[in-house]
Amino acid sequence: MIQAESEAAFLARYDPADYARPALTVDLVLLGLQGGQPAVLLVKRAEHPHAGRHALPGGFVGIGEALDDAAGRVLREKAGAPPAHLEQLYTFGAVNRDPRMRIVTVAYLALLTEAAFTEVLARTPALQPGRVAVPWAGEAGGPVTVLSAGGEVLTLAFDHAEIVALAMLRLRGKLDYSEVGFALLPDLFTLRQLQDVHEAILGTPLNKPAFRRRMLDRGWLEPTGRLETGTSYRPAELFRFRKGD
Amino acid sequence: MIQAESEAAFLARYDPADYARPALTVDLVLLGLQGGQPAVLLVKRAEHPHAGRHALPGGFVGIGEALDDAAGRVLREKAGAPPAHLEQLYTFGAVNRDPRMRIVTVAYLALLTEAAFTEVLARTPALQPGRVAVPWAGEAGGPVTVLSAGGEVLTLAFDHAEIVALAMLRLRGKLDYSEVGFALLPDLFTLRQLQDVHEAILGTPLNKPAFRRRMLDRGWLEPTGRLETGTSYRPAELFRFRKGD
DNA sequence: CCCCTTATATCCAACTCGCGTCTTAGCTAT
DNA sequence: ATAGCTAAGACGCGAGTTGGATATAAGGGG
Repeated sequence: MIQAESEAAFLARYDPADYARPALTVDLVLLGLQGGQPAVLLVKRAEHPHAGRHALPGGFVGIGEALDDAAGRVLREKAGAPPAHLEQLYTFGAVNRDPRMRIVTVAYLALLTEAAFTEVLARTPALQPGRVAVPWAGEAGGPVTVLSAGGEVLTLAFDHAEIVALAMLRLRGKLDYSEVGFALLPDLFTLRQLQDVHEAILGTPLNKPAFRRRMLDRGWLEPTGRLETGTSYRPAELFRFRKGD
Repeated sequence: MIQAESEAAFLARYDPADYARPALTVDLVLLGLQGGQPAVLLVKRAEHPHAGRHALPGGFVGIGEALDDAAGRVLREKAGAPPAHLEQLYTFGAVNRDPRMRIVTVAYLALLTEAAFTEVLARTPALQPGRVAVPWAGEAGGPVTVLSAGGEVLTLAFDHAEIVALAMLRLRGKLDYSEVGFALLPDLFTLRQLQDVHEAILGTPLNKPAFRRRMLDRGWLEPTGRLETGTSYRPAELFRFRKGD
């Protein structure tokens, strides 16, 4: 019911704080595979709040900067990572998610190949890897556990555990009907490598012939005729990802 | 490559404008069905920019207000609508999406039953309906056309046409594996009504026995034993939506 | 009581998917 | 050179799913 209100009522309701703006940031889930397991790149917070805890790399959105550009900048500045698959995940805006002040963050998912992941890790001491253990099957959703290299459970800062959980959920959901899976693989790859990626993300073994058929029928795979080298058994054919038609 | 930079370089790069905050709003795609066609509720802008054009209802996010709460408030204040299915869609943050100032908006999708849609429309003169014509098949995505009651094409303000297009894409994608379809139906409904909703959203006719089977196997439908009334032919059984197990 | 319309139930063919098995091909050890 | 190992790639079968046609049921209206 929309109706005019009296000036008195307007003033009684008026609170200057209502017109203060939340701060706006982007946070990145830098996801890759490490030894066949999903892993994220984290920064260890030096200062309060949540000092000592691990957090997702992020940064404020500039006043003249598009959200996607801000995410790309954080990817460059904080990770020195090559331009990778970058997609907006969700926007988190609970009032007390940051105790310092009201901060709304737009979460992005960035996918790195295993090579890029280890290279970024080696080159950037500020970043540490966190293995992501997903306790739920399929696309049930729910919390995930992030483990340090030593195997201890990491309690992430702010609501970042929730963000990582959503990233895993989204990735599982999109994996077999979209092209995201290829963002985790190098330019040339075998069907086995592709299947390994899918199994790592889905957390479940897949049937080999069925997986082959499905992937080949999708029309995403371009056979190169070349074979992998360095195997002590029959080498597999190398494929290239053919961008969506 | 992270490395220390000189103070001079820092100062050269420093721009106070970088620390200004974008304004943050929520915009709602209030979607319902009108005569078997998807339709959205729009406000006609009285002022510049985009004066005279139709826009999505929206509002600023209060400094002490969670995003979901802001969306719920806009739903109440601008539409007087009953609490409906409300889900975050995407955050739009292009730099020049609003010529007045930098505004980042979190778009929400709200689903109304046909009864709620017409009731809100009748009760709130500020809102006008816009038929949504989706020219692409399946989940291809792309622009949509919004038509006035008279059948003219409406050019929506800002990037709101893009937001509506994304809402339709999201809805089509989720329709048959999630429970969103029921948000467009009253408490009791027949299988034919459910199929009509799916066909309206998907924009394509569906096979009746296959649809029946799939829906009944999902376990979402609770038979009531009651029959619809007022038909001049065989009445269909009324079902109720049983919330997700 | 018959007819009209739409709901609901059956049935069948095409397709997909999981899964076991067979063949192929490179390397390695003898 | 050759047999044997391993994993790639191909084949085939049975179960389950889906599209689509058809038959039966049930209410109102003549």
